[in-house]
Amino acid sequence: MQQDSADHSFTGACAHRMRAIDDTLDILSGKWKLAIIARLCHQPMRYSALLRDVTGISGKVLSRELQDLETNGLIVRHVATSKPLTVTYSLSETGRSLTTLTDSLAEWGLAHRARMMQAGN
Amino acid sequence: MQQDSADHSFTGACAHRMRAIDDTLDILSGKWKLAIIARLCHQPMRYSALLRDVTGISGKVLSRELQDLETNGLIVRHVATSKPLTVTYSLSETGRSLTTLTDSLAEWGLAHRARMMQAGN
DNA sequence: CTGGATCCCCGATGATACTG
DNA sequence: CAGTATCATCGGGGATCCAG
Repeated sequence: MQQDSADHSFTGACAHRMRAIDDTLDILSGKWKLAIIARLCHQPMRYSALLRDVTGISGKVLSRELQDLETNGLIVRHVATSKPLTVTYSLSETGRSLTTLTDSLAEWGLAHRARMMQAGN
Repeated sequence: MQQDSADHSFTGACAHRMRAIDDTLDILSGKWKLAIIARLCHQPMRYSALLRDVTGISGKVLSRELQDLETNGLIVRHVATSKPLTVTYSLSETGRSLTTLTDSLAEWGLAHRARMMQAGN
């Protein structure tokens, strides 16, 4: 990794870090993935429960997002073939490892709101 | 906070937490915001540098994202009225407080890649 | 160099209806 | 209940050109 041309570009470990961040953002792309995961942090939830609690999401999009998350191994889909058909989603081990992230998210959201308050808005 | 109707919905502190997360996700919406912030964590950068380093972003979108971030007070725009006009972006205090988040992102990306490796893919 | 304005297109999203 | 299929719509995002 020579310094090649210009002022500041990311090289070596730093570029690696950026790639890692991009990877993560790619997997968690869209506005819903983390919102869904945050809900599942606390307890497994059914499709309809998610539809209720993830504010603003539509059924189709929820389906897609859940499929994406399952494909990436972040959540597990449990199907109970009872009469009215019950599907429950829960975090996989991998998904659970995102708790750090959702914690950061929640923490920052709170802090940010506090900042906005005292800023006079 | 009574338990109101059904099985599991989020109430009280938990709902608050969810709202905080949603707020954060809203401010950081889009695939680029966090990628940009991650770059600026290390040093202030110029428009052209960001255009080079944020892989895949186009000029127009970069402009928009930077404006959004500035509006939300996450970054600061420095204009040097030299002859060829130089604009530098850096994190504000608020923006710097997102470092925790980008750290989590990077960390998780690395860990996730490691998991994928050992999973056999 | 920065970045706004314009044109254009594809893919994401919502509503509705239908299946298992 | 848990989705899927279809259709119409909308806006994000790329390319290019131009202005400060």
